[in-house]
Amino acid sequence: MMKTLPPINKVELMKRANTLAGITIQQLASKMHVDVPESLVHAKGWFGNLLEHYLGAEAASAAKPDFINLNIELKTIPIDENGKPKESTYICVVQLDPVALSSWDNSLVKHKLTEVLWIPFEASKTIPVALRRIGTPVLWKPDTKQERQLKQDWQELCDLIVLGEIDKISSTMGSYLQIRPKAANARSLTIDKNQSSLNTFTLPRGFYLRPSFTHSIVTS
DNA sequence: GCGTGATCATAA
DNA sequence: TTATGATCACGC
Repeated sequence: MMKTLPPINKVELMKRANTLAGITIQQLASKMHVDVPESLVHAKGWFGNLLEHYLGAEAASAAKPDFINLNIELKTIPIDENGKPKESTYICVVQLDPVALSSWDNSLVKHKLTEVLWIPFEASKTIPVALRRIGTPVLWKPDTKQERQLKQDWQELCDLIVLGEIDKISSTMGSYLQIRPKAANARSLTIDKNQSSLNTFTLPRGFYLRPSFTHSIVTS
């Protein structure tokens, strides 16, 4: 696939992002000289990766913001026929380590959400993938109220984990953030360092943003 | 397995 | 219809 150099600054990034507004996934794929998959069943992250290449994201699979120098994270957001996000948004892995969960200010979630470039796109099943249109990009930073709630959700969830009570966490907890499985399959295991006994394994999980929250971001 | 990119599929 | 729990792909 074609590669693009990283954007030098925020203006350059937004200039590139704005070239996407209104074009179809097919048009973007053609620019990048790649084929559009018929279905996303076996290509779930395909569109996100395509955008990373087009916009010049650097971090790849590292645990860093996509645009390292700008401290900006890139997120695609699938929009349904009613204009609402179709899916929750994955943020990052839940580190099952009391040290990593000791403070919001040092948390992966806070760092990932420092500043996010949202790229909305049509995701209705009735539209062939290639014909789905890309929307207007939204550059977002959490405002004071949003960060307060994110922190509260994070704290509530992490308190339970650090107490060794991860099994009490339900995906219904948290108003903006939630914790759900994030694994190859339901048999995946990772060590939970919050447990008093050594080598206690549990299902790997991730932090996600609820669609109701991302809806308020993308429509504002 | 871990962390990235996410969406799928079905129970409720 | 919606959200939870499960899953797909990739580099390392």
